[in-house]
Formats: sequence, C-alpha cells, structure tokens
Amino acid sequence: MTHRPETGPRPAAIGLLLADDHPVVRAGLRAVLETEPDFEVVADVPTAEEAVERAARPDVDVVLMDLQFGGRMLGSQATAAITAREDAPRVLVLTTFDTDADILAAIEAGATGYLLKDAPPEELAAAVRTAAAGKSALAPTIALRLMDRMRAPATALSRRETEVLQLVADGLSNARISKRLFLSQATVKSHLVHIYAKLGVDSRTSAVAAATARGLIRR
Amino acid sequence: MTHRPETGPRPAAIGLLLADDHPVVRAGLRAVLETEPDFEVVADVPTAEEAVERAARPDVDVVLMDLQFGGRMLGSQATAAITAREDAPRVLVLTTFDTDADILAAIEAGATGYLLKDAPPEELAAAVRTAAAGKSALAPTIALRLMDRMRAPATALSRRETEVLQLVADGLSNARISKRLFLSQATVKSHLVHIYAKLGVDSRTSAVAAATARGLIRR
DNA sequence: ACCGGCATCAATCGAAAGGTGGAGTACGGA
DNA sequence: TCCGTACTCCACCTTTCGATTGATGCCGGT
Repeated sequence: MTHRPETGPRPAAIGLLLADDHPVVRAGLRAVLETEPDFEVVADVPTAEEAVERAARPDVDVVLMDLQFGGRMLGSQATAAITAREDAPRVLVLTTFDTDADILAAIEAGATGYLLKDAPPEELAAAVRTAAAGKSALAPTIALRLMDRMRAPATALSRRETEVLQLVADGLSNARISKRLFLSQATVKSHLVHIYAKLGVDSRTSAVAAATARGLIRR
Repeated sequence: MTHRPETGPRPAAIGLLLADDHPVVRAGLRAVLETEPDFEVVADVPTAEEAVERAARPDVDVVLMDLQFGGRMLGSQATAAITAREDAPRVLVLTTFDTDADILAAIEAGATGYLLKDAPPEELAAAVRTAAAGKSALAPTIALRLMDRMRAPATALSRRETEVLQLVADGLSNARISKRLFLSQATVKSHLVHIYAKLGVDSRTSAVAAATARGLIRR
C-alpha cells in the first residue's frame, strides 16, 4: 500500500529529467516521452553538472542521462554523484554506442538501466517505467554483452596493462613506453605478453584493434 | 489545415525531409525545426533508401541526412543518389562526429552543407536557410578542418594506401594483408613506407594512431 | 600462513617489421 | 611528349618485437 503524506492522492506521473548536451536529442526525447500520459518531463539540462544539481529536487523520479558530454564531467561520474544521495532518483543511461567500457562504468556508478539512443520509442518508454519501478532495465544487446563480460573475466586488463596498451595505441615503441613509465623494456614486454594472452591476440596492432573494439582503451 | 492553392504567390515555406535512423533524433529535429514558421517538415524517414525515394517528390527543398545509418546504404551514397538527379533538393549532412573521412565523402557526394548534431537550434535553422538558398553551409569546425585538409595535401593517402592502413589498424600482419589484397609482402611494405612518410611516423602502430586522429581510417 | 594475481626485471632466439635503394607499368595532366 | 603519381615488385640489411623461461617482491583474500 502506497502511503503518501503530501496533498492527497496526486496523479502517479513519473517525473523525468533529461540530461544531454545535444539540443536536438533533448527535444527529441521530450517529444517522444511527453506523448506518454503518465510521464512528465520536469526539466532538461545540457550538462552533467546541471543534471546532478537538478536531480536533487524531489519531482525527479527518473534521470535519462547521456554518457558522452562534450568534455568536462562524464555521464558516469554524474550518475555516481546522483545515486550516492539519499532518496535518489533512478538513473537510466542513454548512449549512442555500446562499448563495454561505458556500460561497465555506468553500471558500477549505480545506473538502473542502460539504453541505446537508437531504441524505438516504445522500448524507451518501457525502460523508463521499468526503471521508475526500481527494476533493472537493460537493452537486450547490452544484457548479452554483460553476460559475455561475466563469462570471460580474463578480458579485464589490469591498470598497468591498460596503461601500457594505451601507449601502444598511441603509437609508442616498447623503448619509448619503458622510458615514459620508468620501466625496463623487459617489463613492458612482459605486460604485453599478458595483454596478448587476455585478448587472445599475438601482436601489438591486433591487441589495439581488439581492445578498441571492446572499449578497453580510448582511441 | 493550411490548404495551398496552386495559383498565386504561395508562402515561401521550405520543405524539409529528415533522414535519420534514430527515432529520437527525428523527433528532435522535427520539434526544433517546426518552431520556425518558414519551415515545413514534409516527411521523416528511418533509412537512406527511403530518403532517396522520398527526396524525389517536389515538395522537398532540403534533405537533412544522417551519415551513419545502421548498416546497409550509407548516408553519403544516398546523398550522391539524390544530388545526381535533375532538379534535386539540397542535401544538408548531419552527423555526430567530425571525422575528415566522413566530411570528404559527403562533400564529394554533393552535399550542400555539413553540420554536427550537437549544433544549437539557431545554427541548425540558419544552415537550413543557407542550404535552401543554394549556398554552402558548413559548421565552423568543419570549415576549418577542410582548410587544413587543403593546406596539407600530403596527408591524403591514396586509395590503396588507405586500404592497407585500414587492415593494419584491424590488426593484420604484413603477410596477412598481402594475402588479403593479393599482393606480395614487398608491396605491402612499400605502401607502408609511403604511408609513414605522409603521416610523418615510423611504425605501423603510430601510423594507425596518426590516421585515426585525422579520421583517415575508421576505428 | 599460503596462494594467486600483479608488477617488476633478465636472457635468449627466431620472426616480423622497418630502412634503403632500386625498377617497371600505367595513367593523366602540363 | 614529358613529368608526376600511384601501384606493383625485388634484395639486403638493421632493428624491433614476440615467445619462452625464469625469478623476485608485494598485496589481498582464504
């Protein structure tokens, strides 16, 4: 039984906060979601910082959060900041791409769901309702990838390994990497051997390709 | 609603066709552009094929075309198909990223303008009007990049070189590349030497990094 | 206290990649 | 026609990389 101390039985509208740096996307989300009678878009903001601020107000039930904001604060950080609070709204992460790195960061940050921006409106609305109910809402593609991730934990590189691989992707030779990280070349090679094993490849270029495909490093 | 008689000076409404595979983006563009009194969105379509088809009707003055459709026909191909016709509408290309490769393909395909999706609504509307008037409409970022491209023609890789470098970026060894392209390893090496010279680098990984940074290859 | 993962380093050997210097064909513009 | 560019190929040599093996110290969890 839902007891609400406020002003009587108010309509059970789900309050939405839209956070995306693209004006067009904000307008689109608003247009799509406002056709649902039980949704109410209470605000839309262009930055992650404003999202964190605005999400504190009690009229927000679900935050639709973009992951890639132009520079500055990341969507995942904003997600963490929002969900860390008492009585926080649910956060539904919206992004264009389904790279593993993004997904993992968002889930760890406390996102209730994860959706791709190319999802059809019905799927979007359904996910919002699922999230509002406190249940996890993951796009099928995403759920599958998470399963893969669980099954193959070997794909996770250690911090140092990621660091080395990032420099490899930047085009540095082993010698340069060793100088940059104050290591011997032997150590760099050693890290690379482990990286290759984890990624199932046998050369630096294919390691970069594999890691990029899985979102383990930035390009 | 507004019925227009065929005769007499009709209101100079600019007919728009929106082509984007994301429902949210279509709705957003529609919402943003329909606030302009002199614009009329005559249709929106989710595929490049439908865009080509619909753009043939005479009520379309400007096509707003996404470049990355989910698979199948590319936005640049659709652009080429549309602009090839008699009395073709103007095509304004809209995309999320400003990689040089995309820009070049779109311009070559006959696009009148090129805009980033994160552009503010006013800029969007201004670009549509500019395009409708037949003038070139390029986002400042884009224009700058094109200037760079002009100034440094050495950066432009030949078709074959790009092909080789793409395979390098995919993680293939010289031996595999030679088999894939029916070349000798010597030829592959030769291409790579030229690529290194043009990019000012000295290894395959740094070539991939440099080319990725300049948008010469897809990641 | 022990084990496993992480990070560090060493030595060696063969394979792959890079550097240099040609060289021939084909095509298109000056 | 001549020049430049792109594309193809060869030989030789040097450097870098990858594969293997083995070792040490640290830290966190059982």
